[in-house]
Amino acid sequence: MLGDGEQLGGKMKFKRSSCPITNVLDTLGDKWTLLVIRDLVLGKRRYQEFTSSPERIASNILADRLKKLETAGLVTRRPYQRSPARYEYLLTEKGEGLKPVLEAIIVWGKKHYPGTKRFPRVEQR
Amino acid sequence: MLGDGEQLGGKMKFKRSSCPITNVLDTLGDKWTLLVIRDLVLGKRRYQEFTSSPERIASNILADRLKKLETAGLVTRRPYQRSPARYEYLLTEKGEGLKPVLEAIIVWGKKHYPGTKRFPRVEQR
DNA sequence: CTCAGTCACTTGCATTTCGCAAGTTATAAT
DNA sequence: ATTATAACTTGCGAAATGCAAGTGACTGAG
Repeated sequence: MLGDGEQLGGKMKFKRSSCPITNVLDTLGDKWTLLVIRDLVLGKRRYQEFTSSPERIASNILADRLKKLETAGLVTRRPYQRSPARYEYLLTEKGEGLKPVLEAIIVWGKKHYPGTKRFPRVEQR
Repeated sequence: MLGDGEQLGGKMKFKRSSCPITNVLDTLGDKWTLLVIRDLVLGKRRYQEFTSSPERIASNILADRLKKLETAGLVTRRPYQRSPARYEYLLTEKGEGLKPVLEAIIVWGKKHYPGTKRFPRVEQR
């Protein structure tokens, strides 16, 4: 018999367990990551767009989360100008796939936190 | 004009912003809380049922999360025997309302973490 | 009666992560 | 030359996490 996260080759496939929820939490389970994704869904792309959201994410946390999201394949970083080099961030298809999760959270959140309101899309440049 | 989370009385209504996602993350945004809820949805009720899940939550973290979930109104604690007093935990309706969120996470998780599998309900006592 | 066992926690402490402020680098604008 | 802007990075104190061990109130076996 094989235990959780184990397989024939002997290498662990999962960090904590083979539960899909657990594996999602291993990448999205904190107070900031999903907010960055929310901002991306709303159309934000650049550093100060993220840092100017009302939750006031610190720049080091933002840099860290964007890096991890890129590594996880949820976000791509691409230059939008040279000299000085400037980058913007976009959701991949995998990242876009989280929209139903955000929707479900918004539905529950609006019901149980009266006064909360879905944020509007940002106008594009 | 009033800023985010501010209102006429002068008392802040929200910790970080009026975004429903943000407020949900303020209670559920970490690596363990949603796993406890998953276990509750699967029918687990007692301490060692939670601690014996494959992710091996530490007992202090579990105690802390159950307390916070109770405070947040997602979980109720009730005695199932006296002498010695023993308690079990159940989801409230508010807590049950998170099922669609878990469903959406499972759908996305199973798609992007190959090999993960929804856990089965536990047999009841 | 004594002693091991069960259950629901609590405590101590080392490690990791977070959050705030400030600093850095490259370049354009004045 | 000086100031401004954008995208980060660095330092460091504070808070959260994880592990091991301990506690209290019993129950049941011998």
